[in-house]
Amino acid sequence: MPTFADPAAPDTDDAAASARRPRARRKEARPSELTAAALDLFVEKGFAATRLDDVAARAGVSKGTLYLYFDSKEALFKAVVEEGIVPALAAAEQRFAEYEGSSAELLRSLLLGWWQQIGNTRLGGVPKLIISESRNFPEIAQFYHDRVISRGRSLLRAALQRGVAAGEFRPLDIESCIDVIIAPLLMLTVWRYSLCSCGNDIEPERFLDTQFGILIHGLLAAPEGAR
Amino acid sequence: MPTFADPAAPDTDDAAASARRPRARRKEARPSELTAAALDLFVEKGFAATRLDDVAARAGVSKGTLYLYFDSKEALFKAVVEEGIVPALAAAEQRFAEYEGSSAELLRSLLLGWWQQIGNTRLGGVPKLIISESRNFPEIAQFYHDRVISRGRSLLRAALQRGVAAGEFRPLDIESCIDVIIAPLLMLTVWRYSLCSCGNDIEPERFLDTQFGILIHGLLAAPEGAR
Amino acid sequence: MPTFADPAAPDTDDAAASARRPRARRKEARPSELTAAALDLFVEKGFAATRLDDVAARAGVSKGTLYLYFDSKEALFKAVVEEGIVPALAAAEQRFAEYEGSSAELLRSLLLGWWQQIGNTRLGGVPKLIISESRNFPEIAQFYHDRVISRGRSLLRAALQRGVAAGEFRPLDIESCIDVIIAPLLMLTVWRYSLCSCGNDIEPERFLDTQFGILIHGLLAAPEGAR
Amino acid sequence: MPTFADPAAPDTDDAAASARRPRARRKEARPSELTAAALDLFVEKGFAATRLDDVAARAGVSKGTLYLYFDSKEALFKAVVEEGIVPALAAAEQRFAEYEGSSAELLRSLLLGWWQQIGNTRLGGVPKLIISESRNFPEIAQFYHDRVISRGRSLLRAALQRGVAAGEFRPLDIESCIDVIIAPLLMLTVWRYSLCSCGNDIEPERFLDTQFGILIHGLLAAPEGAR
DNA sequence: AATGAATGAGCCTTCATTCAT
DNA sequence: GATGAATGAAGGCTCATTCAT
Repeated sequence: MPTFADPAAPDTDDAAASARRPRARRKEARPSELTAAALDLFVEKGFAATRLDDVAARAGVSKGTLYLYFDSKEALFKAVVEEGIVPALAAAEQRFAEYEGSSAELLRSLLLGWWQQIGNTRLGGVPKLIISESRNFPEIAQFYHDRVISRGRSLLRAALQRGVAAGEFRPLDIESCIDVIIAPLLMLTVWRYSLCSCGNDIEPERFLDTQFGILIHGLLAAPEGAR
Repeated sequence: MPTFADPAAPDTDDAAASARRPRARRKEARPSELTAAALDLFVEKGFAATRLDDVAARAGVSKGTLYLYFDSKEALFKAVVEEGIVPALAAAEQRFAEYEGSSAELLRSLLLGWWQQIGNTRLGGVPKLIISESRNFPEIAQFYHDRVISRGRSLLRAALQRGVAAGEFRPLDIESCIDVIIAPLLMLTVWRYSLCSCGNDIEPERFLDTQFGILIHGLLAAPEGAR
Repeated sequence: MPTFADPAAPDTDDAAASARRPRARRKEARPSELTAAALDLFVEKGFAATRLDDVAARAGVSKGTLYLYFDSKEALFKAVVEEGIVPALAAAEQRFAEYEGSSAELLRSLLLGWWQQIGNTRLGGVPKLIISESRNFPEIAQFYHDRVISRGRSLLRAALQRGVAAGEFRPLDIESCIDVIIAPLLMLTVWRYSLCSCGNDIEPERFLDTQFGILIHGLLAAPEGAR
Repeated sequence: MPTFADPAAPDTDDAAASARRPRARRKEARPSELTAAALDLFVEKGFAATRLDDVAARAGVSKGTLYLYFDSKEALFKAVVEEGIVPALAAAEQRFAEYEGSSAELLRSLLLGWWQQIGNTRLGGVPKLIISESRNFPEIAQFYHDRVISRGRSLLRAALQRGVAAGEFRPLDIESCIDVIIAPLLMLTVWRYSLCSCGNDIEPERFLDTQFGILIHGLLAAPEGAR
């Protein structure tokens, strides 16, 4: 629950603790201060164009300090991904487990929830980052695939199967449906972190609504089924 | 048909000519030889991680030769985008103008055509490239937006309006629909050029079929309209 | 007297300090070690033909270290000029302010002093350097003009006005006189740092003596005043 | 007589000839067209900063053509010096040989003549060029010393000896006097081709007049003759 | 633990020089 | 003779990484 909330929010409790024991707190908080700074810069500039000097400067430490916590730039990258995404995904899984209601509403909830909890957050830049850099860092790509994508797909798979089993959705090629559902979310983040500045801004909520409308129209076990 | 064909096809006629006048032919063919080599490497490694030595080596020339044709690495990048994508898009526009048939079929044709002519080609890496690098090259992002994205969206807009006007599609929020249609295509290329190697390969044709099925289900002017 | 002394003299105190805290001392001494090395090489080879590798090697550091202290080769060049010449000029101004005696002796003192304190030092190469490179570095030329030439001319102007006011010198076109006085000094350095190796060595002291004699008395065979 | 005149003047006769036999004339004129272009650029930008592409372009030929006439950039530099200066000096010697009148007037004539025939011409940039580059091209410096400087000094030596022998000048350290006379001329060209653009423009004629006045009369307030 | 000066490999870019046409 | 495409060595500059303090 706690870590999943808005990742951009200041760590209020720790901050209070640090006022009392500034040194001690620092020690523990350092790694995540560093990955937070690195996340911002990686997302903003990409991996290659991000200088460790800048990461250190943003975190308020010296460049050498980075190497006390991370063996290399790549290790820092990996930590950014690991720390940023996994907790958020875990929280999403929990929300799913507790959900009760129609599968259509479940899907909508998952989509909008993802947008509010991840996509519309600093973390939203991570998928774009992974996409951009996966070729050069296969290990990280593999990690992301295993730990994030697979679990995310499982979530959607379960939701779709739930709907089909209940007769709410028509029989579906579930794996492909997953792709179709993921695609717009992916597009939203990609858009946000690459081309959105060239005019033609997307309105995320409206986009997701339309997407959901079309999706449900297509998934539902319609009385007659066209075509 | 001619200019649109597979960009990867060897330049057969010129090759014959070059046997006779190697130096002269080179002169004309060089730029596209260089952009072809650059496309491969940019797509494979990203802009920053691509060394001009490697581009030159792949094109079979020395590094200095690159600078006879392109002022800088960035200029080369821009040329890759311009040369690779714009002609393909123009050809797609022509195909649309000549199309006769149902709007549903038109949409399917455009989607599959895009996959066969661009997405499933070496050019498929370009969108991913743009996405990855647009932050660092706003000028190129702008260029791509103006020359490719805007025109591509216009194409889809026309197709959707055609369907709505004919009563074939239900009334739609057309702009959002465009996004929804583009998203899976984008996802396909992004997937292909980033994470596909981590297992969980996508089968493009099957994916597009499902996508189209859901899409049409959702777009059609259903006799009663569910939900 | 102190700051003005021979710029080539080793930094004796700091050297002792460095034995104790080698790293710490370096930090402060580096910039002038680097400009000293750069001065030698710029004077010897000219700006363009001087490689930063060589500057670094002569200063006993790596090439990258140069960039910790100077943003570019040009910035290094500018620092060489600023650090080398300006302090020497300031000291000369002080000497003038404290001078008492005939204006003829004042002039001789300024001329010989310049030779001993600048011209006959490693700094003597700087004017030649400026001359050689001013076309390609207008900014540096401007800087040198404002900070060195203008102030030097003011010094001479004051000395000449002093002599004319006292009736010691005849009425003069003072600005042109300044040029005439400066010219031989300029020539000495230019000669020293360009053609002197081709035989026909100049003997600076003798040259300056003759120069001064002619300056004060003219060439003519005397009392009656020709023309 | 002809070659000595204004070197900047168009070669009128040859131009006429070339109208008739363009090809034949070209062949002979090429080398000097190339050195003329090179002179301009060397003087303007210095040796290192002058690109052979630009020299070729200014001469209206291709870069490869340069190598038909000159073995290397340095050879071109040498040819520029050789062709530009030697004829001008020879002409000056002739003027001296024919001179009749007072030695003071002779000196004035030589000084002003030099200014009008060389200093104030495109050739005026050559001394500055030699000064700037002599360190890197000792061979050229030697050449210039032997062919230009030595002969120029001989000219002045003869003029001064003439004046002393006639009792017109007081007994002089003639070699140093030569330096003193040359210095302002050198300064004029150096000034023109380096720092003049920073304000503080020199007026050459006025400068030379003052220089000559001081040279002949000295600075002192006259009749009684100090020292 | 933290610092930041120092390193050096690596890359983009330039340009004198060559050579097939 | 003339061309200009091609070359490749060289240099300025960057930045991840190290290590003495």
